[in-house]
Amino acid sequence: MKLSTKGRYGLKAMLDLAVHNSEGQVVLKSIAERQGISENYLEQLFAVLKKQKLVKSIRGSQGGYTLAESPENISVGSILRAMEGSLAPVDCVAEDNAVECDRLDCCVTRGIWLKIRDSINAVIDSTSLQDLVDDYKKSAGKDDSMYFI
Amino acid sequence: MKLSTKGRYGLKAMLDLAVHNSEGQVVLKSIAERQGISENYLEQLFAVLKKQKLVKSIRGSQGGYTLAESPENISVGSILRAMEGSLAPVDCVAEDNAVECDRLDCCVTRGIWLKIRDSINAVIDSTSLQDLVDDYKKSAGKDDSMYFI
DNA sequence: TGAATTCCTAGTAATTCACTAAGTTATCAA
DNA sequence: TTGATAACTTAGTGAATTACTAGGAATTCA
Repeated sequence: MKLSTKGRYGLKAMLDLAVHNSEGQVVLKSIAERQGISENYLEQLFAVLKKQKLVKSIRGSQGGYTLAESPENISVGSILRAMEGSLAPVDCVAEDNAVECDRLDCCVTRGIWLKIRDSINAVIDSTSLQDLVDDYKKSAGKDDSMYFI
Repeated sequence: MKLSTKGRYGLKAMLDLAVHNSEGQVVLKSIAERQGISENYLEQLFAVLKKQKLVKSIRGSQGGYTLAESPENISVGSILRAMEGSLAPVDCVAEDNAVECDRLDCCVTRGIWLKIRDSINAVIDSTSLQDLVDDYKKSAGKDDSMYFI
């Protein structure tokens, strides 16, 4: 029941992007360095983020990435689901691919899987990127430049 | 973020055992057949359940397994954690191996991992095996024998 | 004694993960 | 116009994990 690096890196990268949002285009190389993530690997993750319309990009020199929306309007849930798919603990209660179970028995345990899924969703959908940025600024103090994510 | 078959099979098997608890020793073969799980594989899962003192066993002919405690006193959480380890979404907030993160940045996202972990735990620790047995009996009607889990 | 049953260990095919590598394409500054 | 920069794309790969299978050893009862 662990998140993969996709989810963790994706959220870290989006948070990094949010913190540096005001500076215009942010290049992947800088995110990769600050977060200690392989740049090539990050490129693959950003391909997903872009497909899900969470980031926008400009190619070429002076290019880079920006958030597609303001951080208040991007939930942690939308990021994690973009990277990981549904966070449901079992497939039969996943929002995306609703695999109906053929065995009737499934329904006996189904209830608890639903509760788990919903409680996870409640947390991640009620937290925005801006909330995390606020947390970060509180813990890091005023001086943004001295302390990158 | 999916449970493995260990967690799912473990819970199903424990629920099966709870439903047949009054009948004395339950042999693995019967659970395996009812639940459609490989018997050899189930044996490995029951080794874990036994180690965690969730089931008791008697070897040899006429032997089998029983719940180590009454179903009201066995939480779904204790079963899932026995089979899967901590259900924390990332290692740094796992109850068992508290890997402290060296990067300060971890703390910015740590808050949300904690919330996810706690919300999952709230669900699984507040549900007992007996609750699931009750659900099962409600949906299956009075006649236990006609409808195995 | 033999059947039934738990217990134990080793192996394995398939899948997933977390990348690396190596390009191609687009854009801007000089 | 050129060259540097940076996004985009695809293929491959080693390591780990998963979900078992296989088969024998030990125990217990009829």
